[in-house]
Amino acid sequence: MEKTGLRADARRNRAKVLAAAEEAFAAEGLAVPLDDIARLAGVGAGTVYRHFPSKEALFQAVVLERIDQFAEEARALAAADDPGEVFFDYFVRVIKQASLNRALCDALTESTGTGFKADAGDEFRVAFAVLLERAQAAGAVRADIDGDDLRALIVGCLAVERYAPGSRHLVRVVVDGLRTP
Amino acid sequence: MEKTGLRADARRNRAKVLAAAEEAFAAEGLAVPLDDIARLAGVGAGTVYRHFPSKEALFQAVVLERIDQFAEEARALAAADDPGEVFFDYFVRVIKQASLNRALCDALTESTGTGFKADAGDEFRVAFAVLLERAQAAGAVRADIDGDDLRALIVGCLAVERYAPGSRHLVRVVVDGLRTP
DNA sequence: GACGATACGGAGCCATCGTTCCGGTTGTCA
DNA sequence: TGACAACCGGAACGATGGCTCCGTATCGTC
Repeated sequence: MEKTGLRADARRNRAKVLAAAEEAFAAEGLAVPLDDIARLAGVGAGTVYRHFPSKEALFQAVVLERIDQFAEEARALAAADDPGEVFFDYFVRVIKQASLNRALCDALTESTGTGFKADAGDEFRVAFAVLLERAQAAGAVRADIDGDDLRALIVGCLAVERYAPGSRHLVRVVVDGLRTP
Repeated sequence: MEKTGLRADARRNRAKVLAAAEEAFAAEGLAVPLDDIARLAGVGAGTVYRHFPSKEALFQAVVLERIDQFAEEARALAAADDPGEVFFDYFVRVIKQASLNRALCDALTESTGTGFKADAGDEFRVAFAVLLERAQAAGAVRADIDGDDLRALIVGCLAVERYAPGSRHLVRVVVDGLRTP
């Protein structure tokens, strides 16, 4: 995370860029102009490019960490009691968090692999799949669903949330649909 | 639809533009460059703008007709037997059709009103709401859902379909979630 | 045919945005 | 403190795409 071997001002600027990018991407998603991020960070566009080869790379730097947090959380729950409840709680929490953060939203939605699938996003998928399988084994979740399906359903829920913000009961429709019939 | 009082060549070009726009929007959605539509129609960009004040207006001209068809279909089913089955069949059909047509997809998804909400899109929403209410009255669909919720769920299903094309059983998750618990 | 109105095409304008370049500045180390 | 390398800001470039403008072509009518 903290790049060493940089000059002091460079290290400071890098941190400012990351903070600004986190805020701007969270608010407006990948669509935010890079110049806005630079202005928010109080640096020039050139400085951003000195630290990150492209806007996409900056985006990933900001977002991968967050997605890894999700994966970590999922791993921590992998041995918990009541796999059904754990699974649904986690599912709802991920959607809630992501719907508050356009960056996460865009990262999860982006299908045409920017590398999330092969990269750390993979850890998330695997960890989530474990929760799913445990919930299925416990008979709480229907069996005709796999990890990829789950990801697609998350994307769908995010679209719902974006279209009709704050309608909590719509996610419940999906959750109920996931229960064993 | 057919503008009268136009010169013969103008009428012909207008039709060519509409046909090209229908094809291009269906394939690539609102994102297709207007120049592509003009080229596909075999006319210049200026000609497109002589007939439609903006790209957005052309898009609506293409799409509203299609959405009206949906509304018409819904009205025709409003008195059918077995409201539950009718409702779910219709729901699935709309999603299937729209997922094959990026123009419909974008039109339904677009929340920041381009006028669809107030315009003919309203007829669709009303007609669909009638089917929903009948299905609810028959006890086939959960009661804590209204027409707007339904629209949001359609948007969600379209996102799922876009992310994981062809996974029919995911729509079934939503359908099952809509059934009376 | 000839002539005026109508319509056409596509070059060009303007705005946006990712990215690069370079003259000037600043940190670091002797 | 001096000097060099590292770094900075922001102007400029190139690509994209919506939209306009105007010289030219075509249509409809007499």
